[in-house]
Amino acid sequence: MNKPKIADIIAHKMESMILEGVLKPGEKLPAERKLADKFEVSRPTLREAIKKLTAKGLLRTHQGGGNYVCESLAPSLTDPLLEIFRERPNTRFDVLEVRHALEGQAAYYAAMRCTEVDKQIIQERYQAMLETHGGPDPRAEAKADTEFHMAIAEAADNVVLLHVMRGLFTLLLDSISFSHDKLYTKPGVFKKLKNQHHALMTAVVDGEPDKARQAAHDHLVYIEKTLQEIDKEEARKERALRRLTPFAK
Amino acid sequence: MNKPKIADIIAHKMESMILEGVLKPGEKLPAERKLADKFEVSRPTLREAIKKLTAKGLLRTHQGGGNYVCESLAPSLTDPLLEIFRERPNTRFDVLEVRHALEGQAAYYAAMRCTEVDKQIIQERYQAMLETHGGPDPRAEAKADTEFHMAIAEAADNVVLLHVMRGLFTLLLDSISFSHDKLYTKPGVFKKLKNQHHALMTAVVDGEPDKARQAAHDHLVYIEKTLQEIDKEEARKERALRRLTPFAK
DNA sequence: TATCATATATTGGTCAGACCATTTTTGTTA
DNA sequence: TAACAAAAATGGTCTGACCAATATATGATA
Repeated sequence: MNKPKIADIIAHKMESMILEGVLKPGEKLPAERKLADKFEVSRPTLREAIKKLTAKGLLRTHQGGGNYVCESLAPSLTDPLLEIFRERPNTRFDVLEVRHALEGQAAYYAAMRCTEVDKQIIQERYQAMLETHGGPDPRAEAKADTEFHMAIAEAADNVVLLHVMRGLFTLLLDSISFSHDKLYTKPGVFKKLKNQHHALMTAVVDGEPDKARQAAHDHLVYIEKTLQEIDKEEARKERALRRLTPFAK
Repeated sequence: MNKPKIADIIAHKMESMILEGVLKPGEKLPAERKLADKFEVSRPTLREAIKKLTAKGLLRTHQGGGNYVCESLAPSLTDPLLEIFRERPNTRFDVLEVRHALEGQAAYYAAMRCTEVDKQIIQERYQAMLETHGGPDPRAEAKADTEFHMAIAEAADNVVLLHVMRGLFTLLLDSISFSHDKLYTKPGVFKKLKNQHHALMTAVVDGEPDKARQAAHDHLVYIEKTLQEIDKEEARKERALRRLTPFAK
């Protein structure tokens, strides 16, 4: 009577994987046959679990192409922000301000709660960030940066924080602007960012919550100032261009 | 690519039968084997359709007993992620933790940025909270509480923060639980909350950012502790009830 | 060597049939 | 008539096969 159905158990496991950030928005799942093997159930049972999750809006299926975690898990939160972002680019600074609150807290709790595996993941993501630097695609660098910060959020062990932060980073990535690009290419900036990321990582790995929170704040202050400088430089360049070609349209 | 899946077509047909009253709340469906024959599909496909409708809250299943239309048809699903949070009561404390970050910040910036109109709105909402207290519906009280905090978030003048906080409060209101109800009815709690809300409002209105942030934190720490106490009391009551009627099922 | 077309492999979708677990119904006995 | 046991019905799961759509690999051509 109260015996849980296997399909529901599997669905719950997969849901937990999404909730805890093991499966990320947009991520492709292994093939059904493989997943069924992995969970040690039959494929029709696995399919029933998947059907449940697609009905709940967590997964989408693609015949011949695979099953995916949906990109947007909290559209009521993120869709309006996307719209606001398009209309008002300065909302970027509002996001940064909120990041101060969220990432300060994430770093603090990560320093208190992270496991050895979390530490390893954080270090790997830091390394990936270094290796991505200078590549042809600033988006890849932004993505590596995001994944580093998300590793810290994962270590904080708070699923609500994790998903709110994931939503904000997705927002930033989707709308990455010209001046934001410059964060990664402006001389001297990378070295500074690298040091700040390293300080943040060290504080988390060494289990120093207050230091970690401060490191996160310092990092964001620097980003905010740098973006403002970049904006000013761009504005100056545009003004200079207008002096050069006053009648161009 | 756009070819509709048979299971989805069947689910849609059955859903229509429910919506149009052909199938009534509480009604038992024909057996799966009969339904599959009737719709001229295989039983696993029919089962996938049923799984979809159970995930959407329209059907419930009873091994050996049959499938039934649900008595109270659930409202249509909102965000998938928010739905998971609702199903997992322990995420309440994750939400509270994130509120520490966000509301501390909101209070801080509200104290720095609020206009005379903002101040007036905050005071009106505080007053509304007092007037709602003790009414028949704890949800109305929760709503007034929410609107007070949202007034502070509005005064912080950061649209991203406002939106994220609105999302979290919406989640709390939608999933208001029994023990959360007790926040407003447990002896002594309201007076404490009232004082804390007043301290928060005063710090904001007087333009004291650090004080405002601290007031927000104190308030949330108190809520968290009180909810934990309420949970423990409820657990004790349940245990006592089980001692009283040990063989009841 | 790069591009395009075709073949093959992979992956989700559906089916048939069998068996298991739980509940309901039916039949038998006291 | 009530209680119990057996049979039937019904949902749950599995195996294996085949179909439809997509992705990838291979071969041909410019």
